[in-house]
Amino acid sequence: MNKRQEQMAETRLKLIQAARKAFTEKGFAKASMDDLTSNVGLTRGALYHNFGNKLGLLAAVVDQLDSEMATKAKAEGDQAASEWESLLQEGTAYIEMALEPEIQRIVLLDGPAFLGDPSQWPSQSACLQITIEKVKRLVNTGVLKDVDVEAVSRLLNGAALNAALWVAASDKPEAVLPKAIEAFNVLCSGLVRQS
Amino acid sequence: MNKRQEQMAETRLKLIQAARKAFTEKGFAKASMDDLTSNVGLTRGALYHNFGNKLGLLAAVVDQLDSEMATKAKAEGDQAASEWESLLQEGTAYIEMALEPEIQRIVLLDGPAFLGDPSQWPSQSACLQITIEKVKRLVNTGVLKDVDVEAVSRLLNGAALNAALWVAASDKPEAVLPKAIEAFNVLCSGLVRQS
DNA sequence: CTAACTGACATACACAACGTATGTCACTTT
DNA sequence: AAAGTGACATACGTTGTGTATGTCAGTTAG
Repeated sequence: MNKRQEQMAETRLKLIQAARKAFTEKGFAKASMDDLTSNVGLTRGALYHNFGNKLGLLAAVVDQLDSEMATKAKAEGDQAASEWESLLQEGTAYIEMALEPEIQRIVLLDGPAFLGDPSQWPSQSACLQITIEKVKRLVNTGVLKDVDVEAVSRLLNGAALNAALWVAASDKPEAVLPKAIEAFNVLCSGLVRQS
Repeated sequence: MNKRQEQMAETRLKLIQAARKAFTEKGFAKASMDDLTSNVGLTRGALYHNFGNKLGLLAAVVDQLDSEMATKAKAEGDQAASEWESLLQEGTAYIEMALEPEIQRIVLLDGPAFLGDPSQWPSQSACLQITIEKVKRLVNTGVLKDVDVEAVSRLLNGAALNAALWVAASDKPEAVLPKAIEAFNVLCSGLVRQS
């Protein structure tokens, strides 16, 4: 690794960190690139050189957050006793993660609005991929009905997302969260074969 | 009705119409107020006088679209044979409506991003209210399990929304749409009592 | 080892868009 | 009919993005 290359890698990290903070606090639209960059001792020159434009920076941030979510969801799911409970566990993890302001503001609200459908993102929405894999295995092993894998996965992800938005906006999130998780589990029960 | 009042009502309608078009085509962030207003022979003066600011106009547009959606969903639901089928029908209608670029861009993407959680909107998200009423009745009559009404309603709406985003972004929407609807129905089946 | 070069980033500038302060004229009110 | 109100236009200041140009550290060639 060159001296210049590692310098650049550090610059990218600093910018992404600053962007996560700024986008979370002000939202993508109102976050100023001048402020954001000067907070880490840089200027917009560095930003445009590394990410092309403001949207490029958002894409990089979303990519990082998305992969963080995917690994965490997978980790939580792997702790479950059965494959079926693993699916429920992943959904629960997704709902809980979506409570974090960073995830909610950047990945769930600004991401789709400014970058378009998540499945078109460069990261391909790692979260969705995880769910798809899980559902596919459950269908193949006969646990779930013979439904369209991608369709079901997307609906589940969408349901979890909306649940999280609800919980986060509510007066007392800790009281509402269990209701959301239970409702999610009930919906999932519709998927099991010969229920 | 005064001459001035009806003139103003017409102005508001013209601006909302122009905004629906501009927001759909360019997205809220990139839509120019100057262009938008001059397209209907006005200036930003009229806009700021009637709606306060750019977000105010978005709120008015969202409100209009949301109530249009709610009445349509209700109408479709009322044609179903049973209350249970009515719920499925409403969900289907919601998915299908969300395929329209206007709904998708303004209500589903830009709305939440710039105005926040839909349940906090002045319109209170009429669509969600419709679903809540329907679910409540089904729970009371014992058709559905004894789940939290609001939680389930929100998850269903969220699932339908995500389904629509998927269908709209796909290569051949007409092939994907039935899959989405079927998956939605399967999920709903998890709600019925003693399934 | 040094001179030329590349590229990461800063600086300076052009342009677009929002919001506000002020102006104007039709319409209402008394 | 004169005074007043308010719907909308016009003009201006500010902010923010994107781009073109500049600069210097670090790499590479002779």
